[in-house]
Order: sequence, then C-alpha cells, then structure tokens
Amino acid sequence: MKFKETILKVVKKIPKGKILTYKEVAKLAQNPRAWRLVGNILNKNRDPKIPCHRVIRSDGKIGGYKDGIKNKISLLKKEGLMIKKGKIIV
DNA sequence: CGTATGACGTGCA
DNA sequence: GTGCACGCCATAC
Repeated sequence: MKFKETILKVVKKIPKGKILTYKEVAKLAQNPRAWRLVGNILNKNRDPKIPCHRVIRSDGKIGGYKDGIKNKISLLKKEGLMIKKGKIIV
C-alpha cells in the first residue's frame, strides 16, 4: 500500500473529538520518519472524507489548512476541543 | 530519471 | 521566550 493511501486511511480512522499529531499519524502509518509526508500528502489530496483537521503539529499548534486555518479551528471547536492563540488545548 | 515540493520537527543563536 | 536554519522522506511533475 502506498504511503499516501496509508496516511489517508489512518487519518480517516481518527475518532471524533480526538486529534493526532503529524508524527503520530506517520508512526501509525508504519513510517515514523515520514511525518513530513503526512502534511505534504494531505495538502495535495485534501479529501473531504478525511478529517485532516484532526491532525495537528507536535507543538500543539494547528498547523495549516487548505480551506483556511480558521475553518480548521471551527471544526476542532465543534469536536469539543479548544484553541488558544492557535494552539490546541485538550 | 531527476528535481522540487511540503498543512513539519528539532536544534541552536 | 522567540526566531532562524537545516534536515527529512515520499509524492508529483
């Protein structure tokens, strides 16, 4: 399975109200060194069925979003999470 | 086939 | 504490 599809698959499996870091997703994808690929792939594919808004940076920051970082924050807020100064608060 | 890219991460000043 | 620069791997062109 290509890494790309694996990443998408892992992200799709993220439960509601839960978030993972790019590094964690890459690790679940069996390629902990390719965390860089997670953002790269999601950005190039940005599938609507993929809750990519649940994927954040290891620093707890939102990172970025093709539809707009504000949109990502709104989605996370709907999930029950809180964002403070662009950072996720669990 | 080779080059450039990327929603990142960590280290050091 | 903040900012800058480098490193990294796979995909896309």
